[in-house]
Amino acid sequence: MRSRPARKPAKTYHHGDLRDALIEAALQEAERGGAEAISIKALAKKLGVSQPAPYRHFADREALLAAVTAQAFRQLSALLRDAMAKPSQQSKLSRLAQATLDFGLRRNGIYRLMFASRTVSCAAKGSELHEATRETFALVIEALEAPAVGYLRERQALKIWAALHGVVMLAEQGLFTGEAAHATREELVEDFVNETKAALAVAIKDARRRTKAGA
Amino acid sequence: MRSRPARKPAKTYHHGDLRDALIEAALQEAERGGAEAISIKALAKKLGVSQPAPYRHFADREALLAAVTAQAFRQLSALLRDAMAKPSQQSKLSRLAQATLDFGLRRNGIYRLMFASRTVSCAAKGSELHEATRETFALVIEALEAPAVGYLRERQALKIWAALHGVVMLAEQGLFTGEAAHATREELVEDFVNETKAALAVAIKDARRRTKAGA
DNA sequence: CGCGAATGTAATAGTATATAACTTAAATAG
DNA sequence: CTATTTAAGTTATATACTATTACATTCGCG
Repeated sequence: MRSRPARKPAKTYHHGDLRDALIEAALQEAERGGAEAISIKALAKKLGVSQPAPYRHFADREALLAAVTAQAFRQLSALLRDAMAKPSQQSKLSRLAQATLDFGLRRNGIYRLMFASRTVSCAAKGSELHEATRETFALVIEALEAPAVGYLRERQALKIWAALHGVVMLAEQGLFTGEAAHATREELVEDFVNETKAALAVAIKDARRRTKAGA
Repeated sequence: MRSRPARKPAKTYHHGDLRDALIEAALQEAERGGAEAISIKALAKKLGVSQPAPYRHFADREALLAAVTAQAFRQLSALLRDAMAKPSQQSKLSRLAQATLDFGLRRNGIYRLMFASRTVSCAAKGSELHEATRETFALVIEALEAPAVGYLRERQALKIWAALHGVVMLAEQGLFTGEAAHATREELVEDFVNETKAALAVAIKDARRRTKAGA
């Protein structure tokens, strides 16, 4: 994280913070148009540097996409943390779920960058991107507000996470406009939330009983 | 649908069936690499025609992608129909679900072409692609083996369809390798299938009761 | 101050989409 | 069965993007 002067100093040879500026600008482009809308050339022009300049900071387009995607995951994490933190009558899980849906629809270009490209699956294990995705998923687990009992909690987290993405995907495809329009996206998400809570309660009670019997 | 002679007639000026050949070849390319792997130029070369030749059949790349995606949906529909038709101890819904998962992972490039691009959401209402997607979704409804009661059936179809896509997406992202690996994708899908069946049974019974009470 | 590393530029090669103007072959009307 | 139209293909070309190479400038540190 280099620091860029708040006011651009007229015209310097060095940009000052090209790397971060590229990521930020790329996020803006991705907002509408997804990954395809990100063009190194266009970004360079927008930021007032020559076309090859970005290659000083990113080996190739893929590397830039990875950095942008990681940043997007951190933004989503921050959003979800906020949603979970704010006082509400809703459960944490419900707030996380609705916030995810909201993010997926409002910032769909970025959402697709995050979940619909192969960038994430290509991320190496210790990479910035990999860590960012793990952190987001950790928030899902946290939202369950359940104790760790074997892998039950992770399993339920996976299920609700999967379901959420499916809803966003289908909503974006326009499957909610037609004979299916009578179910709103928010309702469906709430259904999944409630099923998750129920399944979790049962599973944990069950596991506890088994533990006691074994002991 | 033009008919192409089974054996290519040596070397003709006209290809004979370039349109269909392009779609087929594009599907092969998409198999690994998704939509990005589809290059008009490369396809033309592969099929032995000049680069601009494809533009006689498709206005632009987007139009080709739409046609390819529609074809992919028809292939998926055929696959799901087969899965549902073959005798098995599993329920139709379970077979459809597992077949979808299998398709999504095995042919992930094509799957991403279908569900992770904006091609579908840009498809006009009466278009070939729009119809192809509707047909596939109709199979999901059929797999529920439930009577039409209001929009309950469509709602459950949406839910299981969304959940399935979520599982494919997360599996492809590598979220099943880690602390979450203890839940297999197939197990999760089966969970969703069972929840759908249960919810459907309850909802329909409930609706029937209400109808009787009202009559 | 001076020197090396970091960062930017100019020039250029390679590949992709797309269009325009022209050519060939097939279909159809007279 | 030719004449003309049209579908389908060609060459040439404009434009845009990725990426590399060789060179220029500035920053920071000893």
